[in-house]
Amino acid sequence: MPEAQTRPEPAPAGRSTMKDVAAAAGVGIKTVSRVVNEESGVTAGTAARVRQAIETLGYRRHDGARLLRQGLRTGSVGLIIEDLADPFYAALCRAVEEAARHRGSLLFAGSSAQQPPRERELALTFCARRVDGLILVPTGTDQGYLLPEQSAGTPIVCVDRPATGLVADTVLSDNARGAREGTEHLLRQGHRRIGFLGDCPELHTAAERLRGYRAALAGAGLRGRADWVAMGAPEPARLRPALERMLAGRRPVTALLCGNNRITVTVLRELASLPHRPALVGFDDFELADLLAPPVTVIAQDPAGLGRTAAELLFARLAGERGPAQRIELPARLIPRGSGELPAR
Amino acid sequence: MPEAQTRPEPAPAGRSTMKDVAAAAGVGIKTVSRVVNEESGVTAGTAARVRQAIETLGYRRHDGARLLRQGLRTGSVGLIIEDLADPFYAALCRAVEEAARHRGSLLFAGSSAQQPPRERELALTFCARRVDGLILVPTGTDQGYLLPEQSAGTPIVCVDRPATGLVADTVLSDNARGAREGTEHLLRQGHRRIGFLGDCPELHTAAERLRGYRAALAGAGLRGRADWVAMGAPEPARLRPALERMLAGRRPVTALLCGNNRITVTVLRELASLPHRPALVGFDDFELADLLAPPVTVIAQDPAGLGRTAAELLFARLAGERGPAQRIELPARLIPRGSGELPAR
DNA sequence: ATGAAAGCGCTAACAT
DNA sequence: ATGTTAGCGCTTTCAT
Repeated sequence: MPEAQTRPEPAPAGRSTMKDVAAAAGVGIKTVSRVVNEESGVTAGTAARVRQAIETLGYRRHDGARLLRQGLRTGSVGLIIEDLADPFYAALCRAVEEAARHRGSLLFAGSSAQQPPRERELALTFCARRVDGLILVPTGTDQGYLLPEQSAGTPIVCVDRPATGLVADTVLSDNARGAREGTEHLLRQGHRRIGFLGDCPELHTAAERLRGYRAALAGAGLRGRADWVAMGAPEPARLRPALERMLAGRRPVTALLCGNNRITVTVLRELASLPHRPALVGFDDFELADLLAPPVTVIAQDPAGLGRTAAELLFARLAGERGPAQRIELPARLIPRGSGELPAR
Repeated sequence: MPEAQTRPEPAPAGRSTMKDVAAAAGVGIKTVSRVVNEESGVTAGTAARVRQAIETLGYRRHDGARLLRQGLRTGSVGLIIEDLADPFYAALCRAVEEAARHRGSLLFAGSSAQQPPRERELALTFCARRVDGLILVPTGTDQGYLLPEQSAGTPIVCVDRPATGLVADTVLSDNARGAREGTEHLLRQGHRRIGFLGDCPELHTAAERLRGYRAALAGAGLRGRADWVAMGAPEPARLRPALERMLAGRRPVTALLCGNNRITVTVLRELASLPHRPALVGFDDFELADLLAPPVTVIAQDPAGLGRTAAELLFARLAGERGPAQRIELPARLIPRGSGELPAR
């Protein structure tokens, strides 16, 4: 009569251990271990008694202790991105989670918030918890602090940006090529004066995109002008005057390449009030880009692809892969939607 | 001369332990422990020798072992949301992370993907890792499986939706009130035929929002019509005909309340091609809502507030709070932007 | 100031 | 089929 007691004995506060279960079932601790881990060599009757005791006590195996004893993997990976709330990194994070789940791994996740000390603290704390591996969007200018962890056997994969002072598997978008194709697209529409609004040039992605922009201009035999380029933090206070400068004067730019999402959005807000809008291509896709007027042409990265690939590299290392550090670049592809197809008046 | 050797002895593969450090430094293991944990009672000279050995061996304390021995907290919390990549939940996640960080806790994060077995597996796995507490967006219809964990002392906080079969602290948006205010806003613009497109009525949030919508109509002395309401999965294939039905006929709706973000977006895509657009209020804010034409009026939730509040409740329990389970409802506020202020023609 | 021994909860390696 | 012992890496307790 399993339903006899309306409420199963309110389990005592605190966690019970295998010892408690063993005592309650009148068996040795190893028998409990066998039942819990579904090993063979336990009579049906004994197993039933043990299971009953487990139920009554609300026992749950302590995986921390188990892993310590087994000494191998902890079944967890650490992921450090800039910001868990950013849609781009959130998509990357989700892909890593999915890959980890398929390998039976849990995910420690953290945001570096673009602060190198936070990245470092998170990474080292994860290592102290003995994560099986680390996936990292490097923020600081030096990841050398991870060298000891790496030589101790913790595989590290960098994603979105390469590390400095550390040789590790790395997964990037092909930023230069993407920016180049975006710029070439504008050139094909007849634009000759194209501005580039980018993030801080210290960021690898920003520098690469600038490089791609310049390569496209050079490829078309054009010499860009210094005041068509504005690099720096994506603050409205900085972007507004930069934009005004590009659009003012006798020879304003007729098209813009925006170096990332935040810049694109800020620029769109500024542009909303203007009578004649320049053509615009944004780096990074974003939701509802197709619903704006005009719909926004973008160079789309594949955040989920970045995350998935990074996780695949990591688990390959955990599976014993020994080759030299890999560097994989994922294509960024142009999605024409309208804003990038506006002609040069 | 600390910079003498160009490269510090390449640390041996595998992790070294306190025992290794003790042997290398020629001291007892307890002395190493003292140095690592910055306890007093170690001569400067001894400490220096130990630190040297730590450096050379690339030693890092194993927090798993430490926590096992200490037996108290593991300094980690588990968070289970529907989808780490969803901007709403991503913002919630980030807020939880921030709160955890301030208390020295790490974050295990996972997506239930709206699959009850996944929610359950994640939750129980987190508990097996002995997270100090659990924050959960319930997906299944029964969270009773968590009762043993709860009585074993693991505090559980539900967020966004209440649990079933489990009494726990809960943080929600005031969905009914939000939907009511959104509807009343449309009524004030003169609308009398207002449609509601909601998610599956099994979802607590969807049901509450429907309730708020009906309350507003009733409050205005109106009897809504059954075919002005369409509840179900937010698939375009389902929404399109539902929308067509509401907008067709002799007495079409002149305004729409959309039950969540995905529905709003899908509806906006459908509406884009229409000559006469109904007024629209969406539940949930989203980026760029202000840049659409017309800008979209929404009832905005506070995902970060939900996450922060949930974390606060959790840490209060961990700090010893003993009172009955709390239920906190956070206001959802109307943000008029244009689409909800279109008059009833 | 320093260290030896016991034990956290569990499993591996042997008993019986 | 079942139990006993040792030990994972660390901290706690108690000697020295």
